[in-house]
Amino acid sequence: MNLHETILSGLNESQREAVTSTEGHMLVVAGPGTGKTLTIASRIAYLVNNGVSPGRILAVTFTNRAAREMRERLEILLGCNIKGILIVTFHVLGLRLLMDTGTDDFVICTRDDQIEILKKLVKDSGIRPRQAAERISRIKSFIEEADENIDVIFKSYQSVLMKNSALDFDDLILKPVEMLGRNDMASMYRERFRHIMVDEYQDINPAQFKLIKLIAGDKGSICAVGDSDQAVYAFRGADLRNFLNFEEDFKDAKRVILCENYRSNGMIVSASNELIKNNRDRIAKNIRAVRGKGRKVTVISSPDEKTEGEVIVSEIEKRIGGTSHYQLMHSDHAGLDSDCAYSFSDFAVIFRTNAQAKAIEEVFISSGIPYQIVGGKNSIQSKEVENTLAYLHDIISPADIRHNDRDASAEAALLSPADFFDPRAEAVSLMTMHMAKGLEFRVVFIAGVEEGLVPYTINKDNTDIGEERRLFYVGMTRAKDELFLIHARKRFLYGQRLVRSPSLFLKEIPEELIEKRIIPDKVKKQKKDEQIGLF
DNA sequence: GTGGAGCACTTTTTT
DNA sequence: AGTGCTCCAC
Repeated sequence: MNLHETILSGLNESQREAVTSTEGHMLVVAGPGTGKTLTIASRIAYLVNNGVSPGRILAVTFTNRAAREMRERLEILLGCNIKGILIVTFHVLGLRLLMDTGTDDFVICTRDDQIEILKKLVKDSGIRPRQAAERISRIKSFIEEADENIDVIFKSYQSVLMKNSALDFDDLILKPVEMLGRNDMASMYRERFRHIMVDEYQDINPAQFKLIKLIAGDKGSICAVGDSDQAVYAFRGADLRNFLNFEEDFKDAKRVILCENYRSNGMIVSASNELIKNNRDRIAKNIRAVRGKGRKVTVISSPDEKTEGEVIVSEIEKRIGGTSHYQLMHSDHAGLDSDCAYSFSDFAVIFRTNAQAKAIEEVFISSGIPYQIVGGKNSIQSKEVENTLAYLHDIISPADIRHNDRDASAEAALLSPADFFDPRAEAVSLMTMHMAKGLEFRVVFIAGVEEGLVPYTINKDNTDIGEERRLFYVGMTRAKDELFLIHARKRFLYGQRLVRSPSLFLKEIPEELIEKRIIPDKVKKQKKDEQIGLF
């Protein structure tokens, strides 16, 4: 089998079409679990195999993790022969563009640095540093224009950056856009990249859209890959319309829809399909499960958030063959997938807000089950990650870094807590729905599937229900074998004990795909004794 | 510069 | 509830 055949042999028909249509623009609509990374990697390998110079290929992702995964996949296909192909995040791309053109005398201002600067500048404006940072980010990403309130802060913020020759994250996109807007510069890059692949295209903001357009010029062909049903970053300026309007923005674009889901069992695929059907603003597609039907989705009604955690722990212990006291209470092992032994890394607990992690974390600690929290600010573990990040970020700032090290060190500033997540670590993963995007687990528990949390409406005047539904959809579609949707009837949140009703999203999942389980309220100690006394 | 009272806030956050 | 801020007294 030659390389050409090797590249195409493992692909289904639509994946193959996405890989081999290399002329002109293309929109690849890739549903969850449909082999998106494999398809992009294969497309790059196919291009190289057909004589395209590696230096003419650019693949842009949002996370370092996605870029790394793509590089790993490509290495499998092309061997170590992938040098010269640029597979980077948007921000690293911006950084490289700036350095390539001689702008290399700057430091990167991280989110924390930004807040520190702004703390001093917002003093009597009534705007909080975080809000100011957000607004400045929106202005730099062309999402909104500065009004009088923010303009003063914006200007002084810019002069602080200037004084320190610092660029913030948004500048890494904005500066290249400005630079490429100047004709002399643009032509060089329009000539350079002829094949541009953009991952998670539904999540790009207006500035990133402009950057891509400028780099492509009129000679480069763009392959946009993404899923309108997984757009969950509107609050950060991501504009789903870029995805929906792709074929208008880039004329004669081809469209390929990947809808064969290799990840999840049939029940999970059907349940998530039925949920997301209720959204408008999407490219409708019929995701089909390649795998068998599997078990129904389990919906559990739990008395409170503590029991919610205990249910999760006991389900994990059933599958792991645990040794704690929970084991004694549950003798029901029937119907579990015993063919293949589970490890802790097969499980994930997903929730809407970081505030929910605490209750679950406490149950995990007392049960002794190893866990890792991905992202989040307040856990013990993420403190360590933060320290490591701070350390990495710190090495960048002494000015005596040798020139060759500069690239690598400036890129270290672009690492995020999510890049430290190790999916193979022997631990159950706890994270928000946002952090779960792009990951998969054999068994997924979604905690707090309640009105108020899913969709999130607490302390918020206008909720984008469509976006919240997509977020829940992202959560559901992380599951390969089993999915548990858990809601608590009472929950302690923000210092209040609240009565909660199940999420309305649960009603959008047909009954026949669901197995319901209700855990009754705990019987009061005294009452229990009375009952025992009867025998 | 620090410690405590008082107050406001509490969604998500790829870089 | 818990954090993180400001402000003021020392």
